[in-house]
Amino acid sequence: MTRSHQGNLGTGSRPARLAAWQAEGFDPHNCPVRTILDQVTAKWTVLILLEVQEEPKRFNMLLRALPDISRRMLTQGLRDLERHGLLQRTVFDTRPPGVEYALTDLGRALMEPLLALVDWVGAHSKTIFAARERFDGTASG
Amino acid sequence: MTRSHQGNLGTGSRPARLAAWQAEGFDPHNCPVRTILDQVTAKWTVLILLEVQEEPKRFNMLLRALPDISRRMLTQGLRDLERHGLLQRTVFDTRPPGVEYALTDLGRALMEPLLALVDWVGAHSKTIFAARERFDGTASG
DNA sequence: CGGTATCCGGGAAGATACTG
DNA sequence: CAGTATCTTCCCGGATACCG
Repeated sequence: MTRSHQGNLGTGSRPARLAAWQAEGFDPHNCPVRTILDQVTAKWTVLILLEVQEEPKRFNMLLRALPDISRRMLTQGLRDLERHGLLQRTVFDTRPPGVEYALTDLGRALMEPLLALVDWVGAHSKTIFAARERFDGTASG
Repeated sequence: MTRSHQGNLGTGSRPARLAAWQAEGFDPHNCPVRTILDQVTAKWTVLILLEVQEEPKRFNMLLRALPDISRRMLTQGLRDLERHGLLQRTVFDTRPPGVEYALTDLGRALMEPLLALVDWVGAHSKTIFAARERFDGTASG
Protein backbone atom coordinates (compact mmCIF):
# COMPACT_ATOMS: atom_id res chain seq x y z
CA MET A 1 0.00 0.00 0.00
CA THR A 2 2.13 2.88 -1.12
CA ARG A 3 0.01 5.92 -0.61
CA SER A 4 2.08 9.02 -0.34
CA HIS A 5 2.57 11.65 -2.98
CA GLN A 6 0.52 14.45 -4.27
CA GLY A 7 1.07 16.95 -7.01
CA ASN A 8 -1.86 15.92 -9.12
CA LEU A 9 -5.23 17.43 -9.96
CA GLY A 10 -5.09 21.00 -8.85
CA THR A 11 -4.94 24.55 -10.02
CA GLY A 12 -4.31 25.53 -13.59
CA SER A 13 -6.88 26.46 -16.15
CA ARG A 14 -5.60 25.94 -19.65
CA PRO A 15 -7.38 23.58 -22.00
CA ALA A 16 -4.95 20.69 -22.08
CA ARG A 17 -5.18 20.30 -18.38
CA LEU A 18 -5.00 16.57 -18.14
CA ALA A 19 -2.15 16.37 -20.62
CA ALA A 20 -0.25 18.90 -18.56
CA TRP A 21 -0.83 16.92 -15.39
CA GLN A 22 0.28 13.76 -17.05
CA ALA A 23 3.43 15.50 -18.26
CA GLU A 24 4.27 16.34 -14.68
CA GLY A 25 3.67 12.84 -13.45
CA PHE A 26 -0.06 12.60 -12.96
CA ASP A 27 -0.83 9.27 -11.42
CA PRO A 28 -4.49 8.32 -11.56
CA HIS A 29 -3.99 5.65 -8.90
CA ASN A 30 -2.63 8.20 -6.54
CA CYS A 31 -4.51 11.36 -7.19
CA PRO A 32 -5.52 13.17 -4.00
CA VAL A 33 -8.13 15.26 -5.75
CA ARG A 34 -9.98 12.24 -7.01
CA THR A 35 -10.06 10.80 -3.53
CA ILE A 36 -11.36 14.01 -2.04
CA LEU A 37 -13.77 14.68 -4.85
CA ASP A 38 -15.29 11.25 -4.49
CA GLN A 39 -15.90 11.96 -0.84
CA VAL A 40 -17.22 15.45 -1.32
CA THR A 41 -19.70 14.38 -3.94
CA ALA A 42 -20.65 11.12 -2.29
CA LYS A 43 -24.30 10.17 -2.10
CA TRP A 44 -25.24 11.96 1.11
CA THR A 45 -22.55 14.52 1.72
CA VAL A 46 -24.04 17.26 -0.44
CA LEU A 47 -27.36 17.00 1.33
CA ILE A 48 -25.70 16.95 4.73
CA LEU A 49 -23.66 20.03 3.91
CA LEU A 50 -26.76 21.76 2.62
CA GLU A 51 -28.57 21.05 5.87
CA VAL A 52 -25.77 22.15 8.13
CA GLN A 53 -25.12 25.25 6.07
CA GLU A 54 -28.30 26.89 7.27
CA GLU A 55 -27.41 26.47 10.90
CA PRO A 56 -25.68 23.94 13.15
CA LYS A 57 -27.73 20.78 13.50
CA ARG A 58 -27.89 17.87 15.89
CA PHE A 59 -27.68 14.24 14.95
CA ASN A 60 -31.33 13.36 15.18
CA MET A 61 -32.36 16.60 13.53
CA LEU A 62 -30.33 15.57 10.53
CA LEU A 63 -31.77 12.10 10.70
CA ARG A 64 -35.25 13.57 10.49
CA ALA A 65 -34.36 16.12 7.84
CA LEU A 66 -32.92 13.48 5.53
CA PRO A 67 -35.85 11.08 5.35
CA ASP A 68 -34.23 8.18 3.59
CA ILE A 69 -30.86 8.09 5.27
CA SER A 70 -29.98 5.42 7.77
CA ARG A 71 -28.29 5.97 11.14
CA ARG A 72 -25.26 4.18 9.87
CA MET A 73 -24.85 6.23 6.75
CA LEU A 74 -25.42 9.52 8.55
CA THR A 75 -22.79 8.67 11.13
CA GLN A 76 -20.38 7.67 8.42
CA GLY A 77 -20.99 10.77 6.31
CA LEU A 78 -20.65 13.03 9.32
CA ARG A 79 -17.39 11.37 10.38
CA ASP A 80 -16.02 11.69 6.93
CA LEU A 81 -16.87 15.35 6.61
CA GLU A 82 -15.35 15.98 10.01
CA ARG A 83 -12.25 14.03 9.04
CA HIS A 84 -11.77 16.24 6.01
CA GLY A 85 -12.03 19.36 8.07
CA LEU A 86 -15.30 20.48 6.56
CA LEU A 87 -17.47 19.97 9.62
CA GLN A 88 -16.98 20.83 13.28
CA ARG A 89 -18.39 18.41 15.82
CA THR A 90 -19.20 19.88 19.22
CA VAL A 91 -20.32 17.87 22.21
CA PHE A 92 -22.41 19.56 24.89
CA ASP A 93 -22.13 18.10 28.34
CA THR A 94 -25.81 18.45 29.04
CA ARG A 95 -28.36 15.89 30.08
CA PRO A 96 -29.21 14.20 27.86
CA PRO A 97 -25.98 14.76 25.92
CA GLY A 98 -26.17 16.83 22.74
CA VAL A 99 -23.90 16.91 19.74
CA GLU A 100 -23.90 19.67 17.19
CA TYR A 101 -22.47 19.73 13.69
CA ALA A 102 -21.51 22.97 11.99
CA LEU A 103 -19.60 23.99 8.88
CA THR A 104 -15.99 25.00 9.38
CA ASP A 105 -14.55 27.92 7.43
CA LEU A 106 -13.18 25.41 4.96
CA GLY A 107 -16.59 23.80 4.64
CA ARG A 108 -18.21 27.16 4.09
CA ALA A 109 -15.67 27.94 1.40
CA LEU A 110 -16.43 24.67 -0.33
CA MET A 111 -20.10 25.54 -0.58
CA GLU A 112 -19.48 28.15 -3.21
CA PRO A 113 -18.16 25.94 -6.02
CA LEU A 114 -20.31 23.06 -4.84
CA LEU A 115 -23.51 25.07 -4.96
CA ALA A 116 -22.49 26.46 -8.31
CA LEU A 117 -22.37 22.92 -9.64
CA VAL A 118 -25.62 21.96 -7.99
CA ASP A 119 -27.27 25.04 -9.43
CA TRP A 120 -25.94 24.31 -12.89
CA VAL A 121 -27.35 20.81 -12.76
CA GLY A 122 -30.63 22.14 -11.44
CA ALA A 123 -30.84 24.70 -14.20
CA HIS A 124 -30.21 22.07 -16.87
CA SER A 125 -32.00 19.10 -15.39
CA LYS A 126 -34.86 19.35 -17.85
CA THR A 127 -32.51 19.37 -20.81
CA ILE A 128 -30.64 16.43 -19.40
CA PHE A 129 -33.79 14.46 -18.70
CA ALA A 130 -34.98 15.15 -22.21
CA ALA A 131 -31.67 13.85 -23.54
CA ARG A 132 -32.07 10.76 -21.43
CA GLU A 133 -35.51 9.98 -22.73
CA ARG A 134 -34.40 10.60 -26.28
CA PHE A 135 -31.47 8.25 -25.81
CA ASP A 136 -33.54 5.57 -24.14
CA GLY A 137 -36.19 5.92 -26.80
CA THR A 138 -33.88 5.56 -29.76
CA ALA A 139 -32.08 2.73 -28.07
CA SER A 140 -35.22 0.63 -27.69
CA GLY A 141 -36.95 1.83 -30.86
CA MET B 1 -34.99 33.75 -17.08
CA THR B 2 -38.25 31.88 -17.27
CA ARG B 3 -36.92 28.82 -15.65
CA SER B 4 -39.81 27.12 -13.93
CA HIS B 5 -38.37 24.66 -11.50
CA GLN B 6 -39.92 21.39 -10.58
CA GLY B 7 -39.81 21.60 -6.86
CA ASN B 8 -36.39 20.13 -6.38
CA LEU B 9 -32.72 21.02 -6.29
CA GLY B 10 -32.20 23.88 -8.68
CA THR B 11 -32.12 27.60 -8.87
CA GLY B 12 -32.41 29.88 -5.89
CA SER B 13 -29.59 31.13 -3.76
CA ARG B 14 -30.77 32.07 -0.32
CA PRO B 15 -29.26 30.42 2.70
CA ALA B 16 -32.13 28.21 3.82
CA ARG B 17 -32.14 26.47 0.50
CA LEU B 18 -32.98 23.00 1.63
CA ALA B 19 -35.71 24.22 3.92
CA ALA B 20 -37.22 26.16 1.05
CA TRP B 21 -37.12 23.13 -1.18
CA GLN B 22 -38.75 21.03 1.46
CA ALA B 23 -41.46 23.61 1.90
CA GLU B 24 -42.31 23.31 -1.74
CA GLY B 25 -42.38 19.55 -1.71
CA PHE B 26 -38.78 18.49 -2.01
CA ASP B 27 -38.71 14.74 -2.28
CA PRO B 28 -35.29 13.24 -1.63
CA HIS B 29 -36.38 9.96 -3.19
CA ASN B 30 -37.32 11.70 -6.36
CA CYS B 31 -34.81 14.46 -6.80
CA PRO B 32 -33.56 14.77 -10.36
CA VAL B 33 -30.55 16.79 -9.39
CA ARG B 34 -29.28 14.13 -7.04
CA THR B 35 -29.58 11.52 -9.75
CA ILE B 36 -27.74 13.65 -12.26
CA LEU B 37 -25.15 14.85 -9.80
CA ASP B 38 -24.33 11.30 -8.82
CA GLN B 39 -23.72 10.48 -12.45
CA VAL B 40 -21.76 13.59 -13.23
CA THR B 41 -19.43 13.13 -10.31
CA ALA B 42 -19.16 9.36 -10.60
CA LYS B 43 -15.78 7.76 -10.28
CA TRP B 44 -14.62 8.02 -13.90
CA THR B 45 -16.81 10.64 -15.51
CA VAL B 46 -14.78 13.65 -14.45
CA LEU B 47 -11.60 12.15 -15.87
CA ILE B 48 -13.35 11.17 -19.09
CA LEU B 49 -14.76 14.66 -19.52
CA LEU B 50 -11.36 16.14 -18.83
CA GLU B 51 -9.84 13.96 -21.55
CA VAL B 52 -12.35 14.68 -24.28
CA GLN B 53 -12.41 18.35 -23.39
CA GLU B 54 -9.01 18.84 -24.94
CA GLU B 55 -10.06 17.30 -28.21
CA PRO B 56 -12.31 14.49 -29.43
CA LYS B 57 -10.92 11.10 -28.52
CA ARG B 58 -11.37 7.53 -29.68
CA PHE B 59 -12.21 4.59 -27.48
CA ASN B 60 -8.79 3.04 -27.25
CA MET B 61 -7.14 6.40 -26.84
CA LEU B 62 -9.24 6.92 -23.76
CA LEU B 63 -8.48 3.43 -22.59
CA ARG B 64 -4.78 4.21 -22.81
CA ALA B 65 -5.11 7.66 -21.29
CA LEU B 66 -6.95 6.33 -18.24
CA PRO B 67 -4.53 3.63 -17.14
CA ASP B 68 -6.59 1.95 -14.48
CA ILE B 69 -9.98 1.91 -16.12
CA SER B 70 -11.42 -1.30 -17.49
CA ARG B 71 -13.04 -1.69 -20.91
CA ARG B 72 -16.34 -2.31 -19.25
CA MET B 73 -16.28 0.78 -17.07
CA LEU B 74 -15.14 3.01 -19.90
CA THR B 75 -17.96 1.80 -22.12
CA GLN B 76 -20.45 2.33 -19.35
CA GLY B 77 -19.18 5.79 -18.47
CA LEU B 78 -19.18 6.84 -22.10
CA ARG B 79 -22.72 5.54 -22.63
CA ASP B 80 -23.90 7.34 -19.58
CA LEU B 81 -22.38 10.64 -20.57
CA GLU B 82 -23.86 10.26 -24.03
CA ARG B 83 -27.22 9.41 -22.55
CA HIS B 84 -27.20 12.61 -20.54
CA GLY B 85 -26.43 14.65 -23.61
CA LEU B 86 -22.96 15.64 -22.46
CA LEU B 87 -21.04 13.63 -25.04
CA GLN B 88 -21.47 13.19 -28.78
CA ARG B 89 -20.60 9.78 -30.19
CA THR B 90 -19.64 9.76 -33.85
CA VAL B 91 -19.00 6.63 -35.88
CA PHE B 92 -16.71 6.85 -38.90
CA ASP B 93 -17.33 4.35 -41.62
CA THR B 94 -13.67 3.74 -42.21
CA ARG B 95 -11.72 0.54 -42.11
CA PRO B 96 -11.09 -0.36 -39.47
CA PRO B 97 -14.12 1.42 -37.99
CA GLY B 98 -13.47 4.39 -35.77
CA VAL B 99 -15.61 5.99 -33.08
CA GLU B 100 -15.01 9.43 -31.71
CA TYR B 101 -16.28 11.01 -28.52
CA ALA B 102 -16.57 14.77 -28.16
CA LEU B 103 -18.15 17.19 -25.74
CA THR B 104 -21.52 18.60 -26.71
CA ASP B 105 -22.35 22.23 -26.02
CA LEU B 106 -24.09 21.10 -22.88
CA GLY B 107 -21.03 19.13 -21.86
CA ARG B 108 -18.79 22.09 -22.51
CA ALA B 109 -21.07 24.26 -20.40
CA LEU B 110 -20.86 21.78 -17.57
CA MET B 111 -17.10 21.98 -17.51
CA GLU B 112 -17.13 25.46 -16.05
CA PRO B 113 -18.73 24.71 -12.68
CA LEU B 114 -17.20 21.26 -12.64
CA LEU B 115 -13.67 22.55 -13.16
CA ALA B 116 -14.30 25.23 -10.59
CA LEU B 117 -15.03 22.51 -8.06
CA VAL B 118 -12.06 20.42 -9.14
CA ASP B 119 -9.82 23.45 -8.86
CA TRP B 120 -11.13 24.30 -5.43
CA VAL B 121 -10.40 20.82 -4.23
CA GLY B 122 -6.99 20.93 -5.84
CA ALA B 123 -6.19 24.25 -4.22
CA HIS B 124 -7.20 22.95 -0.78
CA SER B 125 -6.05 19.38 -1.00
CA LYS B 126 -3.08 19.94 1.27
CA THR B 127 -5.27 21.51 3.93
CA ILE B 128 -7.71 18.66 3.65
CA PHE B 129 -5.02 16.01 3.82
CA ALA B 130 -3.59 17.72 6.86
CA ALA B 131 -7.03 17.64 8.47
CA ARG B 132 -7.29 13.97 7.65
CA GLU B 133 -4.01 13.09 9.26
CA ARG B 134 -4.83 15.15 12.30
CA PHE B 135 -8.17 13.38 12.60
CA ASP B 136 -6.71 9.93 12.09
CA GLY B 137 -3.92 10.72 14.51
CA THR B 138 -6.15 11.87 17.33
CA ALA B 139 -8.50 8.99 16.70
CA SER B 140 -5.86 6.30 17.05
CA GLY B 141 -3.49 8.10 19.42
C1' DC C 1 -29.73 11.32 22.95
C1' DG C 2 -25.99 9.82 20.02
C1' DG C 3 -23.98 6.67 18.55
C1' DT C 4 -21.40 1.51 17.68
C1' DA C 5 -21.40 -3.56 16.33
C1' DT C 6 -23.04 -7.27 13.55
C1' DC C 7 -25.33 -9.61 9.97
C1' DC C 8 -26.55 -9.93 5.30
C1' DG C 9 -28.35 -9.10 0.49
C1' DG C 10 -27.68 -6.71 -4.01
C1' DG C 11 -25.42 -4.11 -7.09
C1' DA C 12 -20.94 -2.23 -8.74
C1' DA C 13 -16.85 -3.24 -10.85
C1' DG C 14 -12.54 -6.27 -12.36
C1' DA C 15 -10.94 -10.18 -15.43
C1' DT C 16 -11.53 -12.76 -19.28
C1' DA C 17 -13.21 -14.33 -23.68
C1' DC C 18 -15.67 -13.55 -27.67
C1' DT C 19 -17.83 -10.70 -31.93
C1' DG C 20 -18.84 -7.48 -35.98
C1' DC D 1 -10.98 -1.05 -33.64
C1' DA D 2 -14.79 -0.90 -30.61
C1' DG D 3 -17.27 -2.94 -28.14
C1' DT D 4 -20.54 -7.11 -25.64
C1' DA D 5 -21.33 -11.19 -22.54
C1' DT D 6 -20.53 -13.68 -18.51
C1' DC D 7 -18.71 -14.86 -14.20
C1' DT D 8 -17.20 -13.70 -9.74
C1' DT D 9 -15.83 -11.06 -6.14
C1' DC D 10 -16.18 -7.24 -3.06
C1' DC D 11 -18.01 -3.72 -0.43
C1' DC D 12 -21.81 -0.38 0.01
C1' DG D 13 -25.52 0.29 2.55
C1' DG D 14 -30.13 -1.24 4.97
C1' DA D 15 -32.04 -3.49 9.14
C1' DT D 16 -31.51 -4.62 13.66
C1' DA D 17 -29.83 -4.79 18.31
C1' DC D 18 -27.20 -3.01 21.81
C1' DC D 19 -24.07 0.64 24.77
C1' DG D 20 -22.72 5.26 27.43
